[in-house]
Amino acid sequence: MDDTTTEPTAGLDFIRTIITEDRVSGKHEGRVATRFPPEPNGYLHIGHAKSICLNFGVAREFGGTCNLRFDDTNPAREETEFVEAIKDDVRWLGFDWDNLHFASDYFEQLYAYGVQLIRDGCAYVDSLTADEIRSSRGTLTEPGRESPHRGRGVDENLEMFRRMRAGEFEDGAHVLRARIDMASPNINLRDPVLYRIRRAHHHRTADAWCIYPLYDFAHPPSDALEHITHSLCTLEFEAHRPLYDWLVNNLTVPARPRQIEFARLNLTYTVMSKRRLLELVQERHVNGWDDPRMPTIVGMRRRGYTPEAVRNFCDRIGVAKRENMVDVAHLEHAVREDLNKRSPRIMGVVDPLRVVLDNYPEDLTETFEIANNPEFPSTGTRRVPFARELFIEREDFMEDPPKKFFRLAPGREVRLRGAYFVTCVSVVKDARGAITELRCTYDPATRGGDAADGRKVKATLHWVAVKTSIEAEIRLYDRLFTAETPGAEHDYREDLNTDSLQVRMARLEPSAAAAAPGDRFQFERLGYFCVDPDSTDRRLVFNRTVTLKDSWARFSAGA
RNA sequence: UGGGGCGUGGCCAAGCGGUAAGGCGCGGGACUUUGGCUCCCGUAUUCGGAGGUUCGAAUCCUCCCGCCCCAACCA
Repeated sequence: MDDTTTEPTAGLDFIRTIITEDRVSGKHEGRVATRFPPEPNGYLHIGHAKSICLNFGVAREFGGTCNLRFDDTNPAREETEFVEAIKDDVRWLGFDWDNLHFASDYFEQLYAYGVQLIRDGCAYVDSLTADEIRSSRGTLTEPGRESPHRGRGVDENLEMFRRMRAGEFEDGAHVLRARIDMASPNINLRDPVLYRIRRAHHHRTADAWCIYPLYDFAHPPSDALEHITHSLCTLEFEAHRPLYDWLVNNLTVPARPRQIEFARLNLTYTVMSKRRLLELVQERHVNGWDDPRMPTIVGMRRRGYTPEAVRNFCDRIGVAKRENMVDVAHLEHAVREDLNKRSPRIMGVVDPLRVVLDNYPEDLTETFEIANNPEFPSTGTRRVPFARELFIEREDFMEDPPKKFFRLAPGREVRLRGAYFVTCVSVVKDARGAITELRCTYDPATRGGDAADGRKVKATLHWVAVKTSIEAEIRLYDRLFTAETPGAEHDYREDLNTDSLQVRMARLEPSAAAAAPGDRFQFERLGYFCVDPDSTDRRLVFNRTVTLKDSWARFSAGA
């Protein structure tokens, strides 16, 4: 509080620091306007979420605005399907744009800007082929060569550009180029191409145009037209900034936005490029863009992640300029933290092992009242039936347990959550020696789960009564890749986790029957699960969003 | 290689000349009808390296090293 007045930028990331300083100095009249500019050629992923949280977050924090602008300057790969999906994703994350724009809305204006550059001697129509342009661009160490058409007169350029638009030339026959400096050490300034002829159906302008501006040319004036103050983008555009500024300076634009670059998000065990995500979908390594294993917003949504968790994650990883590789554990932590607070608990057994209570009446069924969330009594209770035959988790029993195993074992007593203490008296096996059933006794004096004599027990197990349990399909997801950096040493496909999805038929307490797609639960001791839209009236399908932290699993795996 | 950027603990990340925040992870403990949650404690004598300036440097200067981006009519 006090320190924000004395040190207004303390603790802020470098972008918020710049914005704070700009407001203090009165730049842009103190306004803050950002934009999130996706290309509608794929689904948004967690990396985009970082950008969305930054752009919309900054606008929100500084009382500014944030537009959603589709960068649709390449009709060959952009589709309406993606624009709708992107809008959904932004809204799902909890943001709303002040204005919705498309770069294609500016095509007429951009064309006029092209004309202006020609008139000012700042651009020319080149008739070299793409290959010729490439080979004359020079290399990192050698300057480029000027095109023989670089000296075309203004009138001829104007006429050629008009005819390009009119469709009088073949695709690729000519391009509009900025006249900057073929010897610039910054390759992006060696007369970059501004417009190309490309007869392709555009998702919004249809066939109205056969010439399309390139990103480098379209973006700066688009920002300016929207009076964007801070144009935030990722590091790879850093070398383009001189071109950005050159255009803002040479065009008659209504504002002077500033481009600021930050480091994109990289996540361990995750692949983030659109190309790879597309391949995962097309090659059927996953079941679509919304496969819960995908780092896409739709995938995470289906997996059961909450927008709050994703936002908290983005806030916590921060924004800086250094390359980073964020541990997925950060994301999982954010998810658990949020889900722990909001998820009602239920019991479900994913790998059932039958338990028979020898001393429990054959046809008695009791009902226990169990808290939906012990940490929040206000969330109420539910009724869970209990009977002589139960299922417990197979891994909660060991015939010959190691020292640190606290769960059920021959002769050992444990608590069945909310019900009774039970003691294992014998193990039933089949002909091959596999355990098929446990015979136990229960202590009627521990009804509800507490022993009147103060006796303690080292473990509490989840359970389900055989006859009242319902069956459900459970999809257990693991990370999609086994390598921290997929593709670091060979094709990323070789790092695919062949066991990233396990489908199980589980037994759930009957209260789960009322669950509807999207509902989230904590299956006690197992993890957070949400109901998948694949669910039908006959069978519920649950996705495991994330496991609970499990120090026993960590210990036993390391032992 | 020319240009542009970046190097603070295992992973993020503050720090902006006054003697290394915080989070994640990890280790230990308390509590516990989830081996969950929560709560404590611990986890960089040191900031890519070497010099220099200074009473004092992660912060300033010099040189060196490493990593990333740019040679699409992609964004």
